[in-house]
Amino acid sequence: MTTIRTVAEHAGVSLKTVSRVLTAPNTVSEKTRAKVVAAAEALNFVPDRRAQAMRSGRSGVIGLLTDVVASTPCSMDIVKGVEEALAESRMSLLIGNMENRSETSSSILRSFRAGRVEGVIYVASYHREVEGFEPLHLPTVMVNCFTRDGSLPTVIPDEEKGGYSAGTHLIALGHRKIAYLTLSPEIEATRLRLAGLARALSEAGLVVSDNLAVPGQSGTGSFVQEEAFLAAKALLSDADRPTAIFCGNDEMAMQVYNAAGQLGLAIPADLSVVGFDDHRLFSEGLRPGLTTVALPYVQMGRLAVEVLIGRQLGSGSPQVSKVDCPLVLRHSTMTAFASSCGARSS
Amino acid sequence: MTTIRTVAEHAGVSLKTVSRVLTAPNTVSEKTRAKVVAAAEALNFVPDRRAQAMRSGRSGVIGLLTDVVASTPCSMDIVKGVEEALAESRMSLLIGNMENRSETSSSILRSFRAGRVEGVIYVASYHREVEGFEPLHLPTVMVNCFTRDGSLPTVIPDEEKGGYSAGTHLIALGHRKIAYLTLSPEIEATRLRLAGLARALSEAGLVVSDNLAVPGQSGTGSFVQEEAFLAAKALLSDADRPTAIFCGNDEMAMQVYNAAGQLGLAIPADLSVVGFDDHRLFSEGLRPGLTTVALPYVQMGRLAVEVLIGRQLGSGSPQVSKVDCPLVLRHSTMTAFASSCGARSS
DNA sequence: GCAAACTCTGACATCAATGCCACAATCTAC
DNA sequence: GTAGATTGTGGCATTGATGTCAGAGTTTGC
Repeated sequence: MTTIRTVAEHAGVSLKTVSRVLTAPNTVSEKTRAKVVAAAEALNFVPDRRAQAMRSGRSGVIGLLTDVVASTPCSMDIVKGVEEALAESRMSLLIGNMENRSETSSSILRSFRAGRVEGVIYVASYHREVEGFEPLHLPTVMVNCFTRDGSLPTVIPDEEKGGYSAGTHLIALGHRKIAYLTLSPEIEATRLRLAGLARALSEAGLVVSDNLAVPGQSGTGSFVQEEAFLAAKALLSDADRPTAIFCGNDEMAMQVYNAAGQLGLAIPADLSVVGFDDHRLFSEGLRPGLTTVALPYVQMGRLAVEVLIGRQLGSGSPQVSKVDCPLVLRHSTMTAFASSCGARSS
Repeated sequence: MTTIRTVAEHAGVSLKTVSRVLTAPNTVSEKTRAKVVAAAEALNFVPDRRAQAMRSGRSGVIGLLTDVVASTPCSMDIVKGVEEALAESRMSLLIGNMENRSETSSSILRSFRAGRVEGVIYVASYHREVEGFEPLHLPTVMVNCFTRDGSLPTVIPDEEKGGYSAGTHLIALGHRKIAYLTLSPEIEATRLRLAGLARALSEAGLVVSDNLAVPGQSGTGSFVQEEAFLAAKALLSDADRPTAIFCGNDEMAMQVYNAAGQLGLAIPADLSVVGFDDHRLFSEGLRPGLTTVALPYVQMGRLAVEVLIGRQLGSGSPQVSKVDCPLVLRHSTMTAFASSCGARSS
């Protein structure tokens, strides 16, 4: 591999001059610079980042602590956003994959320290509280998760507003019997979206029923399709069935489609469905296309990098950044007139 | 950050001795080693990988050239496999995301060179030939893709055998009117799977019809759900419709489900469906569960690392590693008796 | 024409680690 | 008891780049 030394010999100048051309070109005379640049090009020279990093004390590496590789591929988009933003800043990523809990603290952190990472981005596969996270002695940003004490900068989706958007949309369509088929009741997203939905109902002067939320997932573990399907089927088999279902995620919406299909209910004529995530494979793949609340994962990843890198600048910036979750309209919702009146209309 | 020097002072030994404890512990006396280890622990010392890399001439970094981040999230599993295997070898990954073509050669390769990567793994989002890939002056392994001249070690799925497995399965169930709803006819996977399917038919003494393959995707661009749906619907609307459909991927299988549902055809009673990929979100999410040919992406990623790292050892190893694609049985296929005879049976 | 100011370039030390060589201390052998 | 082997430790140079400081070369001012 060619080094600065080879380039210097080739150009007939000293090491230092080549170094100057790389770091402060305007302090070198035009003639000398041209010689050096020509030599560098001829030798296909690229400076060694490790050496630069070592000397300058800045590694240009950010550690990404995550469990997303294992779980919903959708949230990989956060990593994508992080990677893109870092590449633009000419920095790179060291991935710490903590699929097996035991490794987390010791092995990965050791690897981060060995790489002299300048900061850490913690990415969770679903919006949740991270417990027992001992703060690293490094700038850290939490993405899609948060610590109890709220001491770290955090980037999360605005779930409450997402639930509110879904709610107002359905209410505007005339739906009064709305059910919220939830992910695990224990997770943050479920709580917040319910709050948003309830706010939409309240503002519309509607009663917030106790059985508004119906669990479609029991444990906090991985999502079980079968369980969601059965919950959806039970919900729709009721004589007093809802005319609209708001789902914890798009996979769940798919199970609602499955259940509706089995019960002979047409979507959206007999049943309106709203998903969450805007996981394209589902939202665009299902028929009719799924109206859903988007989780802007790529954007969140990019924002995390901005927060991490630009932290010293906008110290007055809010500690918690809530990213908007826009409602994406497709074809799974329609006016409740048909189903609520027992008669069909176009 | 603590360095080897601090540890040396703390332990009352020389720099070199600390270095020895790190790299060749058995050349240091038990007593001295204990002192050094104690000091290192007390100071929470982790050696700087950059410095180690620079001195030893080995960076311990592999470059991953890929377009998968952009496309089907399923193939992210290849990256996962690579990451896992590298972590086990205490190496790390430098991701080169080439979503926009223009960047590929210049910016990413420059970044790889700057990082002094020891090898490159090229990961494609779908099995295809890579054109105009100028060989890097580095050990390179192609995953899920290949070059025309076949000069590089390659890890690909055994598509032909996958098609064959799907074929023999359907034939064994008595199906004679089988259709292959393909991805773009231009891509490698389509050709090879068709060949496997045709081989299964031939071996069973059946005619390989000209209209066995039905395109469900026209261009080579991204998969369009709508297009696949319409193709499936057209195929199933025919009076002489097939009793079994083998699909280019699981998303396509979902569109077959959609089309079948709309036409009042029950799966698997009226129509057997086999997918490809074993993309869990679909294969487990669809009802009934989808019988599909698995693409062992994680395994392929791991294998790529083995091939790259262990290349000098097994120089006699095959240049092209074909990884088996096992058929995963679920509930979307059954005996053709019912549909082929026009009557239903259990 | 000479001093002062300025521009440009180079030698050397440095970042954090390791490889090579030397040397001191201990051990074995006769 | 001394030679020779063995073991353990330290000094110095080196990896590829950059910062500091000094000095060479050029220009400007009076």
